[in-house]
Amino acid sequence: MPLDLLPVSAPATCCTPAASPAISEQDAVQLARTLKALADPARLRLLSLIAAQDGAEACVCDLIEPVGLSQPTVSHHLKVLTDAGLVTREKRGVWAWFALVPGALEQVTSHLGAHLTGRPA
Amino acid sequence: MPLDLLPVSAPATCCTPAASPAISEQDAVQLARTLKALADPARLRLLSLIAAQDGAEACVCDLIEPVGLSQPTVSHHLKVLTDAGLVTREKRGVWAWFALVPGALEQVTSHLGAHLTGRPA
DNA sequence: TGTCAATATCGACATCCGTCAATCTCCGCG
DNA sequence: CGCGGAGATTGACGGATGTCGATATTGACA
Repeated sequence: MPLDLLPVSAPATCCTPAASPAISEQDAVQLARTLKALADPARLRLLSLIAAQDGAEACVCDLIEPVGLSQPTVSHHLKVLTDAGLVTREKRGVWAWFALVPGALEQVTSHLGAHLTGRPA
Repeated sequence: MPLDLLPVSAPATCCTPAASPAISEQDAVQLARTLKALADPARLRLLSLIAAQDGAEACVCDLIEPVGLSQPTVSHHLKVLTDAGLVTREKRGVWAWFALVPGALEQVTSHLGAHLTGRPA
């Protein structure tokens, strides 16, 4: 049945111009790059394992067994996280220690909130 | 005979047990699934465009031109976002309106912070 | 009813991604 | 010096992903 008691409201309501500026193409690419580094179960667990260690740092030998992946795979994931600026790598003698970058995660979430939050008011 | 019993293991500070429990495998998979939906420039822009509209909702015709992708591709990305629970889809006449799911993004960031923050103290 | 416009779905394709085995590099130690 | 171990790099492979053109579907309207 012809509903919409509203006169002609429907046709005009589509394609309204944006009320506020959206995220830029560049910012979207950069933010997506960081999110891609986070968007993997193995890497989330690695970050969580590092965060769970005392001082928020851990050596690779602490991580291989808990995640249940081969050593090269763990090394690969840690490289991805390092390149994304989420962790730092420091060689101490024979061992490589990885530590969370303070504030890195907060920066991601703040960018997300800044661009993707529905109108707060 | 093997000899791990040697007390010399002390100087080797490597391989200390975790100080607190890490994220579970299941939670990691679920969180990664949502992050994967976010980890794409086109989808970030779509979310941002929707958020920028009045009422945090927009119809597809508002989104195709700004993102500069084909209509099927935009439709595909919107489906990914919908399946991830980040936006909702509502058909109004000929048009499909997509709206941000309130609190969905906050839930993601809160889970991130809960598991991946270095010891706050 | 038939046509048109807005979206969704399908099929195909190129690329990217996660994973492992094998190998290489580097460092400490005898 | 040479050995052994920690970890990074390489090569390969199967599966997932982003993109588009073509097509199907659905509602509005004459």
